[in-house]
Amino acid sequence: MAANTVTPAFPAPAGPAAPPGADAPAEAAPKLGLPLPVLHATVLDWYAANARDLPWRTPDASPWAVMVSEFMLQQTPVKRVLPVWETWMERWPTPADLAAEAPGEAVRMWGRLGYPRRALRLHGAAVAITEKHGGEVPEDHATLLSLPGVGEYTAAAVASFAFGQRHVVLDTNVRRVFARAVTGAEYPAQATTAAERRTATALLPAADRTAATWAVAVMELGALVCTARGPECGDCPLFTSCAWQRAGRPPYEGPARRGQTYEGTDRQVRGKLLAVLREAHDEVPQARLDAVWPDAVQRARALDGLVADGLVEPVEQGVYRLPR
DNA sequence: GATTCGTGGCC
DNA sequence: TGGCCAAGAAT
Repeated sequence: MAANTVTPAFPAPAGPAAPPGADAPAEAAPKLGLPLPVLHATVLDWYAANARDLPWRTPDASPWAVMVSEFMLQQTPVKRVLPVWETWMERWPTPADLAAEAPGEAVRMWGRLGYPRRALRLHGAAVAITEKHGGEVPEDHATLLSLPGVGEYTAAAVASFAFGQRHVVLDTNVRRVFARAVTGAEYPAQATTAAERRTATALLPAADRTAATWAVAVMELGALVCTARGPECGDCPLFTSCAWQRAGRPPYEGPARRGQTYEGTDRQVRGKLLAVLREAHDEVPQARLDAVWPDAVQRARALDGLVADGLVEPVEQGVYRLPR
């Protein structure tokens, strides 16, 4: 694991030196048996030593750069996001730059990241930021939430990581870390529960900047150590206090977690159709789309869906292109 | 609350 | 090999 060479955007105050009670109530974290300041220092120290050197975490990363990364990282691994993010930031360094382009260009440059509606929504967010917010990414959580493609998680993440605010940031990594360390379960429930929000709220450091770094630190712990499969518990700073570890790492017992089938689905057909549109730099005749999938009924349904979503634009009878 | 929505890599 | 998973949002 590479040592972190990034200066944290919002460095935490020296954790171990923080006087008890200055940071948060001195009560022990539920089921962790650690005073909150100790828990915070433990995770923050681990983060300082182990965080990945990601470009959207550098001190000079703009709020827009953070927002673009958060859109791309929705359901998509960091490794695949990195090169596309670099391309986007070079081409569209500000929201206004993206807003000035056709939405289809965003879809094209999205490449094979998947879930291309995110590209359309990010373009929509850029337009809204440009037209309604003076070209600056809003700092306010509620205003962020009003942007297309920005939900509970992304609003909290941008407010926290780009602006150093204190928010509960609950993503799949954080949920898994808390499920294990606090609740003693291998995996969290399928949907976020009120209990999870209470736990996350109770553990959040009191100071804004510390809370912001805590959020990214817990996420990083989930991404690098407390992983879904094959967690590296021997490398975990919470090894001795983790409720799941102390319980003997009992296997998941809840309802079967829904698998994501893909072969033969409309999603696969949509993907194939859109790939043709992306690679063509102009209009595409029907015949080229027909070639990607044998079932005409499913093909037509997929294409209709893409048009309905605004990802594809009919030009004339039997001719399509990315939206302008 | 359950579904839909891409793509690729890994154990 | 193939099921499972990856910084979710919208409906």
